[in-house]
Amino acid sequence: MDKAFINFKYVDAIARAGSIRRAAEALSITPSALNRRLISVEDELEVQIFERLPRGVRLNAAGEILIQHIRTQLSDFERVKSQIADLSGFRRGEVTIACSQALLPFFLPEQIDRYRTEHPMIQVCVLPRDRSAAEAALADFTADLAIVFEPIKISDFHPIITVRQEIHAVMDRSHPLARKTKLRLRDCLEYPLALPTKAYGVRWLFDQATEKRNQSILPLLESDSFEFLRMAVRNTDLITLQIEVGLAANETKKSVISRPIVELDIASGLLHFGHLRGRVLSVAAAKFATQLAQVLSERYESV
Amino acid sequence: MDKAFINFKYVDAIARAGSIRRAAEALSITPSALNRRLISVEDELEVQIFERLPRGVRLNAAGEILIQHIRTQLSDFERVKSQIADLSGFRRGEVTIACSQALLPFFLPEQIDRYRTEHPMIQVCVLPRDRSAAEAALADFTADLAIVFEPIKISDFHPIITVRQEIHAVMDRSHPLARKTKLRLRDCLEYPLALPTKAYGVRWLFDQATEKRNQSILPLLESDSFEFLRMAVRNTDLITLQIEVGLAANETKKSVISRPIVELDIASGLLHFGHLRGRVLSVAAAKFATQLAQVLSERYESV
DNA sequence: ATTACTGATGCAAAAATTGGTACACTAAAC
DNA sequence: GTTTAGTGTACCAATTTTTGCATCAGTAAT
Repeated sequence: MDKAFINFKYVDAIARAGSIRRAAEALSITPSALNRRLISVEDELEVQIFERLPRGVRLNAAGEILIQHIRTQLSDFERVKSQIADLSGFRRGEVTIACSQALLPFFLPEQIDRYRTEHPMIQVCVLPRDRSAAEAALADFTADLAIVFEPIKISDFHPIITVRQEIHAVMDRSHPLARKTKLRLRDCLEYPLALPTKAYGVRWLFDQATEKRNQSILPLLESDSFEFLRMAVRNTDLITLQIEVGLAANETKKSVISRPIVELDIASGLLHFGHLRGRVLSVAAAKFATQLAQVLSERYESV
Repeated sequence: MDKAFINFKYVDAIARAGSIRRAAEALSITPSALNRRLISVEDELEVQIFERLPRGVRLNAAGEILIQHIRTQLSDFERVKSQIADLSGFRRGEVTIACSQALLPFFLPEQIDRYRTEHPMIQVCVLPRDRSAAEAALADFTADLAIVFEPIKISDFHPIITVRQEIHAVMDRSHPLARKTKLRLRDCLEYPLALPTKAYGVRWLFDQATEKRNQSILPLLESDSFEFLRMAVRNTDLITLQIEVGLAANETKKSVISRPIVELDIASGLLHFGHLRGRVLSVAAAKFATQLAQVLSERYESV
């Protein structure tokens, strides 16, 4: 185990756990030891970092400043290690990316596989996060990069590239609508719908489109899991929606297919790829970012 | 003693000393202990930081990257401590300033005194440095701020303010030239001169002025110490040169007085005040910088 | 050849850290 | 009210880590 910054890592763990005892468990040490580490840090700074509550601890103002520094710091050190490993010849490091569910089945596995063939020593970590959680992961340095669809607030988010995403209807290959190459929204509304919950961007665009027509459509099936929705439409007349990046590249042999919906009926959304503003990426993360940005710009219309 | 970053501080000390034994002495520990600390750091990074030479150690490529990070790091931590102390009510911290000798007798003592009445807890450190050494002190984070007269290379130097400095002749109050209020260069050349060595900006401007007239003037007395030169002219007909900022504000009761030389005869020089480019100053240093910049802009013509 | 300096290593003593336990305290559950 | 479950913290012995000392091996200048 890494001994550098051990105290800072402990403080970070306490801040994340919200309790010394829980943090101690996560770190596999006794609460008393961790407590003394914290007190020794506070003594050195001559300032309290956490306020002690009956149910745990919480960062105070000084702690907020410190934790921000600690996380910047730890991330910077990763970058330095990455740089050093880089000039030692063999590339090492790790990249963590927070992204919408839509990227999980096809896009990211393909890209990571391609990336790993060039940089086999690099460890890639994928965190599925909804729109707000992805930004939170960037903010607390849990993730280096994020790909989010239709984010709510985009403060502190530095976009590398933003691409437009058409909405597609996803259905069984034997579905009546499968014969058409392009669908109208009204075609879809004649069939039962299986949609993501309102937390997701696709659903939000769908609700906007139906509101505009003064139709309030309730889906027959709702789920947080895109994978479940994709599986649910098999062998039924259900229809679900998905953005381009979440579709398989080659559908000829799949049991589930997709058809684009004309843009007049339902607006296309924006997929944002970027990192925390002001953050300096490690060599590993920067290379991965470059690859993703290139692929996205090749495949989709960038704005 | 501060235990955080202890290993990084040790590495920094070794880098500065160029030898483990000498660094160990400076740190008041045994060379063996320090050596093992270094080895443990290198083991964690899985990279050598120093190349071992028969006469000591020297940073290798990886070490250069690391030492830069370490120094940024230590300086950042100072800034954070300063911020934390700031919101705790009582201000604490330290400011280190590298400056030309001319600032030592009057300007800096006055400014520091004023600064300390407002911020009594802040420790101020003054390092007299010639033009190149001042920039080196900024670069290796030894100093937060620098005031240099006519610097050679100004790369990585971020100027806060630059002011013009007239050259003055400094002499005993009974000197024949003391009757005049403004001097010509040829007046001065009729008397023996006591000048700084060629490393200093005033001397450089003087040499340029005399070269332009195809006169090569050799000073009777040369010294590295501005204070010595000022003392040397007392009760003699010697004349020395000094820039405005190095003169006493009120000369009426002094035994040594100064008279400006007309600008046509000897060009005025530039006094640069600034910090390392890209560096984020601590609260303490930033406040001091603001004060100095204000005073300089009030007293002298800024460019 | 000699001298003076360098970094590295083995070993015992010293110092720091840890785990276990008990205690005081508070919010929630009963 | 009382109980309960959870919290942070202090004390002490055991353990781990770090240190100082003496020594070795190597190199550059004398």
